[in-house]
Amino acid sequence: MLNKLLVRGERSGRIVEVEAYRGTQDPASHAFKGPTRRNATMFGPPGHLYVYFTYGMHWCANAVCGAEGIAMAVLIRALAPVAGIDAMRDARPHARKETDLASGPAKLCQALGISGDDDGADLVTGDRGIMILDDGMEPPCKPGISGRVGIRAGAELPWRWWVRESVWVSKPAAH
DNA sequence: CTATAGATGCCCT
DNA sequence: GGGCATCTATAGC
Repeated sequence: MLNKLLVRGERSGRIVEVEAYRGTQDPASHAFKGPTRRNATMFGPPGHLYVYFTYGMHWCANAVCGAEGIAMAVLIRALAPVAGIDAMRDARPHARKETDLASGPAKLCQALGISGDDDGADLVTGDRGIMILDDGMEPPCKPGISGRVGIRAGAELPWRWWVRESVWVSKPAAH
């Protein structure tokens, strides 16, 4: 998914940072203990958007990528803004710098206007105006690799990847 | 630049 | 009732 485009209406950004969450096999996944109301989308078919609410105020977005019944998902953690940047600024009035627009999983949801209403959207057909597009840019040969951010169980697993040379990631200095 | 605190509400046990 | 797959402002240097 690195270097693919996340598109929401006129707004779009290039995915430069992701994390893997491996369902019932992963203690950090919302699906670790099996299906619940909140994680239902992750147990559905692949290619759909799983949006969850956290910390009392933030939305975060994942692409479901496991077969139906297998709750694998990829958290989208940062975007390099591509189009609709004025709309992103309007959606994030507190962002002072361009690099604050979408350099975090909740920031990018704010920037693109993604919320719980968008949970379950089909990212392949774009039925609800949100899709992931391949414009031909290759993923990086040697992405940055580290443990996942903001978790406790499973923190040592190297399941965060980012575009090394990108200034748009959530933690540019991390190695 | 780093470190820290506080906001805030929903899910699940 | 505990615990968040986070962000922002502020303080200090």
